[in-house]
Amino acid sequence: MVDTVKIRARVVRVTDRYHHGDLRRALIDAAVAAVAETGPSALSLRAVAKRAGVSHAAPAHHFGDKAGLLTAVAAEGFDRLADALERAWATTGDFSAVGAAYVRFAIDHRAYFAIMFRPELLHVDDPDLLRAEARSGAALHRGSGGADPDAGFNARALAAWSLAHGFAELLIAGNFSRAVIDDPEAAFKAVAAATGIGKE
Amino acid sequence: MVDTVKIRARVVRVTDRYHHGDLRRALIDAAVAAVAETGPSALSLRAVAKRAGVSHAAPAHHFGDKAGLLTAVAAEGFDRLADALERAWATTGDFSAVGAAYVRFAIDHRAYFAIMFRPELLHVDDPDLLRAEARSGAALHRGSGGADPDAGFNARALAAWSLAHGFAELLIAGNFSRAVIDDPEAAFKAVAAATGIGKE
DNA sequence: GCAATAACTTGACAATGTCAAGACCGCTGT
DNA sequence: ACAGCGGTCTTGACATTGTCAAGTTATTGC
Repeated sequence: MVDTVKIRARVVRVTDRYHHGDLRRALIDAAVAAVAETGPSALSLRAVAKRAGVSHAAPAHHFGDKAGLLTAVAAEGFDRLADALERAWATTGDFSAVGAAYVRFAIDHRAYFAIMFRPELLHVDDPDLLRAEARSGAALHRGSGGADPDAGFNARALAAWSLAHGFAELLIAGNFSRAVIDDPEAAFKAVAAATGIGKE
Repeated sequence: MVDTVKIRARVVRVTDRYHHGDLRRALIDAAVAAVAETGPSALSLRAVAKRAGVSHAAPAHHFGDKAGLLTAVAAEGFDRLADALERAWATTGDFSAVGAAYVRFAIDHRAYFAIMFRPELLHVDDPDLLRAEARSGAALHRGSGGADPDAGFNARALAAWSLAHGFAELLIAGNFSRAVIDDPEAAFKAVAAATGIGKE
């Protein structure tokens, strides 16, 4: 795991094409594409391998096991989510926009989102995953207008996160009506407005 | 093993029903127990069958396929959730109590909750599932203090549902701190209070 | 009582995750 | 220049899984 990263660094530095080139990258992309098409539960390492044009055991070699591959996907997802949230906060300074960005991320990156909050599929103590999770959490917390995160817990930040996350999950799971599906960001802003979050 | 089955069958003949008695019930219970122990993704029909003391193909015979069994579990889960929400609303008339009941359900019935909102594992058009979902939705909506559910969408009801669901999901997925885990219902009520939901 | 039928079992098959052993390839030291 | 080394990937195998077709057994309707 740790040495994989090292190796990758060396390979990329020296040449752009080793045996495959950057198989790690290709496998992650293939996994994301496969999850997007068939859902996370139907994901097969062998299908991922075929998609990337390598042998059936190549993914396990790179990532240890299936959970290892999914962990890499989830970590990348949290990094992308953190990017999106930071961007939303920087440009608007408004919580409902940050929450809407959260919802948009879930829609635009369904495959990542379908993996990220499923601990039974992941190696939850993976350092890279933890780092990326922390980035996301910090970005969201910043956008929620809450303070003192360590004093037990911060009700406002938790409310913001719960609201955005619940909305996104329910939307993705197909529990919302047509009107919401057609313009999810507007719907979320209306929902956020129905609460006092981010107002004062 | 064969003897066990035979004995079981004979016992059941004495009591009430057919070969096994109520194998459907036993299989659902076995599935719930297995999911509670190993998570939904590691669930195996054969393990469920072994747990219930029947042959490996019995579950598929009863439920069609794996998704059929999980659909039955999910439907039962939605019915239980509806019961809990109705009870909370009847006794308190307060949204935050209904939301807290939602959260408590997720904790006390992890296995059900882990299945219920995962459409890729279910037969989403199953009539019994749809009926039970509708019951839950109605109960929650009633407890959210919202009105006219069909006028596009109801922001307040969506906010209530999103908040409770997001809180529950994040809690189960292990994203919350010690303080929240130790008293989830109190934490949720604090979170609900941080929003204006259910207030006026 | 006796077929008919529903409830299960048995046996098989393809697909899957994982592991051990090997083949391939570029790099390093001499 | 080149032999060996180490990392990348392949091959082959195995146990486990979901599902299906065919068989077996018990109950019910008549």
